[in-house]
Amino acid sequence: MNPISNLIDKINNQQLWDREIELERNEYLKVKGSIDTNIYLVKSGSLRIFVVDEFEEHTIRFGYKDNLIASLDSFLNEKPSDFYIQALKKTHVKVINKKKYKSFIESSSENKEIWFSVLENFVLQQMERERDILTSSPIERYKRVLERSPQLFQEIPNKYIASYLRMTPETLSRIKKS
Amino acid sequence: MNPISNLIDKINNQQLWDREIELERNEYLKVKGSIDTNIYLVKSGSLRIFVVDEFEEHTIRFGYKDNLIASLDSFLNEKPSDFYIQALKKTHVKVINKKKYKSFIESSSENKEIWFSVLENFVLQQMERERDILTSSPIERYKRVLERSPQLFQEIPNKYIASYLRMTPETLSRIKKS
DNA sequence: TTTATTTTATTACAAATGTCAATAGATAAT
DNA sequence: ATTATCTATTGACATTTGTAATAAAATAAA
Repeated sequence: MNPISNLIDKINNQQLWDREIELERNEYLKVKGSIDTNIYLVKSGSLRIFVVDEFEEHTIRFGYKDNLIASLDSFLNEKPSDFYIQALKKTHVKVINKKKYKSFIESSSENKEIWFSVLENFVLQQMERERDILTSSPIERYKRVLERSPQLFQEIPNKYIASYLRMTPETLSRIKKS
Repeated sequence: MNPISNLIDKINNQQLWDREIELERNEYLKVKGSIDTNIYLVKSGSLRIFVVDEFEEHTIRFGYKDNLIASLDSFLNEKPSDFYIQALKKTHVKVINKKKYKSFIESSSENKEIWFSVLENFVLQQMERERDILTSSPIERYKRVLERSPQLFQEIPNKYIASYLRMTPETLSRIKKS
């Protein structure tokens, strides 16, 4: 069993979620400049995390059913971050705040270990992501991500996938045709 | 004091480094397909970590004096990884293997905390790195990295910096002129 | 120090992706 | 169900970055 599902199960069992938030399509859960030290569990719908550089958006990550998402930099260092988190359709998330989360983590060495595994997992994911983005050819970038995350192409509109893949929607459209 | 220097100091004080390795210019410390669960401390010289995609190299990270470097994916999951680590000039590194490192980490909760901070630190660095690479304009990519790591441009030949910045040496050359 | 070799910088050219605009299609709202 | 809005596709064109060849510079060797 992977550490993330494990973590979610334990938080569920101990009923540690604070509350549920309902987001309308396009609504923001977090915007640039804010501090957000919550962790969210997506119950339904989908979200994306993105940053803006000089009027251009770069999608960093998506979240859908049963995924944990957070503004991880803000969560870790408790400072404002540049990330936006936006719902792509009507979305429900559950919330746990950092204080509660930390006390959960510190309540047992097993929990500590789980959180450690989750972080390690994230590091490995980020290393893969780095390679995805570095790949020069748009076709190869597409193939890499399609192979690892095929479900993504069913859940998420192409324009956001294009942004995630570091290309324009036009280029993605042309790749899919060929 | 940052967690990485802290970690290095403690390993120094406890004299846990196994041995020193001397590398000639262009020599490899690790190649694709190998398992390497060591952590290295650079004593002198410089190295780069890179991957190869279809005959193209992508530089992921540099190491120079007093930096820790590792094939982190291989270190974490103890599997072979695609990374190469190569000396860019005559280089000396000290080595600690994972087993010894783990027992060091587990010998006190303070050490555990330090390692945790180092990992968190790495996550934050990787998130910055992701933004660096995503930035569309080569000029902006250059500026971002120049601002955060000016010393890099003194230590490392341009062709590797170009690779790190996801552009050709020609493009980097054009940017520096303007 | 001089020569040879390797590395880096520059230039002209080609190729690829982005931009813009128009159309078709899909999804959401009324 | 109908309308309105948002998304995907396609084509023409411009821009930018990469490629390849050459020149210059730096480094290593003699």
